[in-house]
Amino acid sequence: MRLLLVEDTFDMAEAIMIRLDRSGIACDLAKTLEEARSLLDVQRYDVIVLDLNLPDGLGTDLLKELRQKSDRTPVLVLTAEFSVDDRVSTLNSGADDYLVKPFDYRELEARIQALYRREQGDKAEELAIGDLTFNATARVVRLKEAQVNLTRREFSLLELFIRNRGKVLSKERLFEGIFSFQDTDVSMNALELYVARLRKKLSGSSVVIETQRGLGYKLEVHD
Amino acid sequence: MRLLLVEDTFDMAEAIMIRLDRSGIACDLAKTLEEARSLLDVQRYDVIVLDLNLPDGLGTDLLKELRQKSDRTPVLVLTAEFSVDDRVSTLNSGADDYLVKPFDYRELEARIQALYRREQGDKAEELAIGDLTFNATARVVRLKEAQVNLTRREFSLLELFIRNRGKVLSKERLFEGIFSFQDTDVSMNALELYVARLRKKLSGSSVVIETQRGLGYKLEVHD
DNA sequence: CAAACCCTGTCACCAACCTGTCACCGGCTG
DNA sequence: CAGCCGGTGACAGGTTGGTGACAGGGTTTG
Repeated sequence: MRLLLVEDTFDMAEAIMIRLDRSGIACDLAKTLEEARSLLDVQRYDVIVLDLNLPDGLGTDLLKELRQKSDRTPVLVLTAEFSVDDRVSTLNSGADDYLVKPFDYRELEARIQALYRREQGDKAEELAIGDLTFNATARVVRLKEAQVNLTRREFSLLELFIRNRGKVLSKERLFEGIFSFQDTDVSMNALELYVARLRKKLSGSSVVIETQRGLGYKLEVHD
Repeated sequence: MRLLLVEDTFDMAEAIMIRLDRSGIACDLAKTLEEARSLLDVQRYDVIVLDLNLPDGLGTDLLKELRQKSDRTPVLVLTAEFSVDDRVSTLNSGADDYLVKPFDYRELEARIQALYRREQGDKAEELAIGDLTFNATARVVRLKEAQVNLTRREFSLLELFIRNRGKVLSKERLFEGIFSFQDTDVSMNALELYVARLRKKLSGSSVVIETQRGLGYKLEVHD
């Protein structure tokens, strides 16, 4: 795990870093918002631990910038004191969790791990194929950022192709994949039609459904 | 929240269910261990409230079975009398909390809520989603400062959506979340109606419930 | 205790959109 | 070049979801 710690108090930062290092968490330190920004420009982090009070501004400002850029990196906010209002505004800025100083380092680590796990769990569901992003849980397909709206059948079909990318899939196999066995009266032409519709919706993508005459179809990634 | 109550005394069970229902907790009732087992086979619960003395055995037996299967659902044990030995053996069986009859229903509810909160790992009890603030404990929802008045069912529904934001939730899943299984005669249209009502109350928010035809609904945050 | 109010869930009807057939076309293959 | 396989536009149901109106039941208030 790669972590960015934004904290200006040296003792605090050192104590945290030693502890995290011991747990095998690679930890970069930024003492100001400025430093944090330059690090974030060149490096992706799995988790950010952000102190609220920094010499050159508020942690929440950085947080808002990130979310503005739709960077969803999990952020844990550290703060000295915390009124109910602070709490609300911090969470509103897009923080995922917060911890009030002084805190127990074990708790900090536990929460960092929790955020990391959540993040990884979400990501596992995202498949990237060429310039396509496929998320089975959210049932979302994106083509270069833009969302592609697929119907149920189209989605099932694409899912089949993606899970077997590179393999030739027979029409029968595909048919069984998207129609239930009750649909005995549906013609094979329906499948061809769905392939056509999918192709149209995915046109402009590096992902292409190739026809294998007499055999079936195959999903290929071109460049 | 979805709760399983295992209790054979009818009066007691009814009193508890009415109370919990009023707080928006979808509550299933099992009068025997047998019934409880079949319900647990088909349904996940957030909390289980378990009477110790049941016609077909001891509540602790069920509890041990669960823990054996490494099911960590929080369990609150209800019992008529309680020696120190009982207490120890109950907790050893894997109970998370217990309550001695007669008890105050408010206390029961508070403890159930506490177990639920702990389970959800929700130390930050205020959830911020887009321009919405959601407080499960206080049962308050705010849209850009202004309070949104939601009914019991509307609140349960929103809670489900928020705890699974981004994921597609099937109508069945949502239905089970807001109705108890005794409500077999309620039509699926009721759920659609609640979605419509929620949408109306949340109109103008960045949080939107999207329809996934044939699949269910999904909560999305737009900008 | 009645009146007013609100929450619930049903019904009916409408709108949107998904679906699969048909028909016809075009290109491969032998 | 004939035959076949696959591609695709148009269209007609059919399914699914949305929503206004309403009735029943419960709760609050005067």
